[in-house]
Amino acid sequence: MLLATWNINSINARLSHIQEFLDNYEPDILCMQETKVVDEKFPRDIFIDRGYEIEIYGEKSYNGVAIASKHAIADVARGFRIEIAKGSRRLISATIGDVNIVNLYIPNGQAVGSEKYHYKLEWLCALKLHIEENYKPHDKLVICGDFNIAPDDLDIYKPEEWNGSIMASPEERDHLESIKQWGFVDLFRQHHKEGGLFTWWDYQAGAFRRNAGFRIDHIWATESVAEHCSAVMIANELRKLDKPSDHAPVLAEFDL
DNA sequence: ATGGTGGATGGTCCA
Repeated sequence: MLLATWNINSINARLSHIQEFLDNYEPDILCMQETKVVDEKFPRDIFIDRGYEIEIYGEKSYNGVAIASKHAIADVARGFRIEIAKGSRRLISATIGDVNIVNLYIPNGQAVGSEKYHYKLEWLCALKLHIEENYKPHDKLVICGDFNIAPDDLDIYKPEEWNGSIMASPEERDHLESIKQWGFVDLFRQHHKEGGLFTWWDYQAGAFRRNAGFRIDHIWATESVAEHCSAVMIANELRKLDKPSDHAPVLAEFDL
């Protein structure tokens, strides 16, 4: 089973890239973030035409998440069970086969100390509660998406410059680590020990060309799923296309 | 160098 996560930065701006990705990789499951469209206007056809089911949770202009799957999607839930303030559409969960999937778009947080940063920390607390209340560490569970956090200095370009700034600040890293401690394995890190491997590069200042990136898109799994993960990769070539998303897809292969 | 890029939008906001 091949699972992918990709912040596409607007589904309508990325239709051709998504089709190219689906045709080249044929993932069983694709979790998308930043779809940026209301559900009634979501372009379902590119998925339906390729044999995917598609479940969506979107809003106008901002945020929005979706799960496409070649296998039946069950138990779809949108948002937190108890929605926190300013309930933007950043979480959709479902069961596919016997695996629970949670697709996340964690808030960016703008700058350390800002109002949006505090919202990011609140959101991470709500996410931890949501996981504790709905799952057990021995469940087959995958959480994936744009976490907007680089867990370690290995995950950022020029750590001496970026350590402590947004996406790499101690407080948000601690919040994410406490979620990991509940019972997750970072599947990419399980298979790749080296730094300099990123999933997001700023559009500005030739960041991709200089590999000035962050590893902020993740696929985490509980042990019972992680032990079946045989490979994880970042599909960098999608970032090289004309008018790309600023994120590259991350893929995990499972012998499930 | 106080910018630079990109998406949605139709003013700015967000990343």
